[in-house]
Amino acid sequence: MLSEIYNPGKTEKKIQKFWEKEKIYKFNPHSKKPIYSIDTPPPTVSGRMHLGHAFSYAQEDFIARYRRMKGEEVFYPFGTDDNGLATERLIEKLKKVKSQEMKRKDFIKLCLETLEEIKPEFIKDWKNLGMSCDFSLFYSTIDHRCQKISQQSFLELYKKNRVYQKEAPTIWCPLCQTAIAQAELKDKEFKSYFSDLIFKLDDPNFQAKDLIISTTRPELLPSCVAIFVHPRDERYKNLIGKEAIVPLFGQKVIILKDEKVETGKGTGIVMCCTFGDQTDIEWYLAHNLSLKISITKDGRMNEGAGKYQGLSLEEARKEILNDLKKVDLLVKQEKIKHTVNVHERCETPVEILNTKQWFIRYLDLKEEFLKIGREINWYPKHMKTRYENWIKGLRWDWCISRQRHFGIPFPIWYCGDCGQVILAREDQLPVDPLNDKSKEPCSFCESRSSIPEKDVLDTWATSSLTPQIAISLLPKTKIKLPMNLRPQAHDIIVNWLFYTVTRSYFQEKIKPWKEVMISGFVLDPYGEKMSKSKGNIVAPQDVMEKYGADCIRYWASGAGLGSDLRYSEKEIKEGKRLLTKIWNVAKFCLSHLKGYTLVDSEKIPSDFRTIDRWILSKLQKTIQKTSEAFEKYEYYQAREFILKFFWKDLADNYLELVKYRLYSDTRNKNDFSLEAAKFTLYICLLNILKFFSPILPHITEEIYQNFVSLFSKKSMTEMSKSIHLNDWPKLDKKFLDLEIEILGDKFIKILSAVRRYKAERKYSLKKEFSKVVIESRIQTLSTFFKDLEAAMNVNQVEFGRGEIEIDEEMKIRIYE
RNA sequence: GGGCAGUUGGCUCAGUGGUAGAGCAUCUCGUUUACAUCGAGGAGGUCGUAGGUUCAAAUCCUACACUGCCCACCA
Repeated sequence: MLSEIYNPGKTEKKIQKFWEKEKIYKFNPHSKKPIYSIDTPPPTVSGRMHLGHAFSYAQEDFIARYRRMKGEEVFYPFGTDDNGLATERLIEKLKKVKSQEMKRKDFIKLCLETLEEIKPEFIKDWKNLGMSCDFSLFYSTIDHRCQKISQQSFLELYKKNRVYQKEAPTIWCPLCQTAIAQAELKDKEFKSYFSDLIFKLDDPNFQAKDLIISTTRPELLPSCVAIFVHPRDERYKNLIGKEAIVPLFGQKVIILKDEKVETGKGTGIVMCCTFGDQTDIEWYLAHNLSLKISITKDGRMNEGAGKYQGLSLEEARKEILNDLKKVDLLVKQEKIKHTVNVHERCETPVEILNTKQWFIRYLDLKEEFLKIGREINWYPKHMKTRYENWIKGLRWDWCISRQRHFGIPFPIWYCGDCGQVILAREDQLPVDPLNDKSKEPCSFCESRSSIPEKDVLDTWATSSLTPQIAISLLPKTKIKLPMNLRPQAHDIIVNWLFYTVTRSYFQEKIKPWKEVMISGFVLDPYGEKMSKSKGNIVAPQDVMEKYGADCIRYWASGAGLGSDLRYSEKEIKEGKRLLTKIWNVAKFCLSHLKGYTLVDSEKIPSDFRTIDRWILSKLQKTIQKTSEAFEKYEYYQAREFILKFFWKDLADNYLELVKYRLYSDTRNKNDFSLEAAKFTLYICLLNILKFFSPILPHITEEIYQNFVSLFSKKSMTEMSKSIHLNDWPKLDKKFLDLEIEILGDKFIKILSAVRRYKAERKYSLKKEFSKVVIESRIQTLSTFFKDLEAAMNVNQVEFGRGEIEIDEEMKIRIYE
């Protein structure tokens, strides 16, 4: 029997143990059921699960659980992302080491060992949340399997001529000292000065006229290689082709015309430096300008900057402005705020440097990627637009080399004699060229001497292969691309989602998944982003400790698909209230179902009262609407339908109306249709448990186990050992009856009217009335008279003349 | 500057052509053998603004305003 009060803390742990022991969520590769495969996002192992995780993982779990009950074999592996800066820092902190001072191989080994230690604790949060993944299907993005798959894919792309190495302008983070990709950029606002500088013309005839150029980056003056004006700008037309002298540094630069110049910006004259921004690169390439780099890889001025060499960029900026002032070449300074591209991880403004990097060539495939985007079903639909906008705005090939120490190594060497690239052999993967020797001589000059590539792969180059990695977890490739579902949040559409599409395209020219489900973000109660600096972070562990996982899941089900959700303890408490309600309803039902002999599911009691048929029809409607909502990933809608049925129709109305029958003396059970009442209760409770089970997996399991134990094994053929292995409620047309439903709703109106009458007069609901008269042409309402008498303590209900209007066709009159 | 989303009762949000909804908060009443972690009932909105389409608009169209997000610009 169920305890008096539900205790989530104790029960949830017990239930989770039960699931684990019974392997409820184990994927069965031999199943005959259709497979539903999920490309689960691997969380980064950098700390613990945060609220945003709890939010979006709960949402994908609703779907996984619904699909499982719908009769699909759910392939739902779990991985962790431990390849990258976040993990590197974590391990350094935990083990008090410096990765740079270690051999890469040893550091990776230390990572793998440390991760082995801390992983169970990390994953526990996901288990505590009630995730129904098959945790035995597990990967880590730095493990041998992933290294091998990642390197294999690189070799494949190399052979397909899709990767290339090139010395080119690259986005560079001077703090992390590595190249990064366009997708790793972020905006940040800085205070700065917009300074007007004087460039003298190198022409005796124009001696008097100075050029005034506005810039925010005077420290790039040594890199200035040209000056641009708009071809139709009348003010400067005569300057085109002349040369100007860069202040302080003295180099002569030519004045050119280009359509990209905005005449209204600054003075309409712009200097081109290698490189300040994207436009500089374009001009550099289009006008075949020379290259003058004056910045080092660690963000200082180099020898090209003359006396400023060694200064940081900021120091140099200050110094140069000072010196310009001294020689009267600084005309004006305006304080401004402007946004600058920074590295998303460290928020350092990025620079553009000419470096040698590996790229995946894909700018020529924009159309193909857009096409794949159109082949995928997006939930919600408008998220596709973000994907498309990103692709349309892409300007760089994917730079996949990182000058970092920790990561998956490139599986290549360079020939010591001729410099030719030597590829690793498939059978030696995963390989670390820093430790392993090439098994092949140089294919060009047959030299045996080789120099290892030191760079590592961008972490996205591995995590973009999660579908392939997930599939590889099964011994035989039973699952093929496209997988069914990629669930993820909208912030990583431009990297994780997009990159995964590109890899799947390169490999098989198909979409990686049939559908994607995009979740929103978690905000604090005031709609602000949660962040450590604001101190408004809520730890899901604390919430689970206090209220239980079902409550946090309830909260997570409260956001429409794709929309952000504010955290609010009120909603968590609402979840707690729901749990209590479910518990009490179950207690009530079970106490009356004790000793009930389950009839053959085909044999229905013959003594139904109209109210039974009414609630059973409502149930069918709810099955229909709820299933439709879940099919569209609209778990929030589904929850609303379930709540309405459970709380309003069932608990508030039906249970109140059926009580008198259940409590009746068994001697007159024929009068009270006891069989039908119990049958209805049985059906409703079982379906309520099924309805709530995707969202509230723990409490529904606990009640289900008690429910099942009421019945003898023999009558239980249709029931599984867990609520989560049950079939999702199926529409039973024989219980669907629109007329009965309308009739029942009419009756509920009468019931409410009697309740209102009592409330208005401040009577107790129990107060006895001698008679209620109903004026209506609907004769069949009489089938509810007995229910109304019992529920409202009325001695007699009959048809007659009414006085209180209920609707166009009904009036009632009450005799106290 | 471009794109996307949103603007509905005090608060948080459902509702995509047919008489405005829920939860919370508020007010009144009520311990009835599932539940006071409750139940019953009430009050509260001209659905951002302005036009238009329609017999009918919160819902469709156009423009605008405001908020949020993404992207671009960042000389």
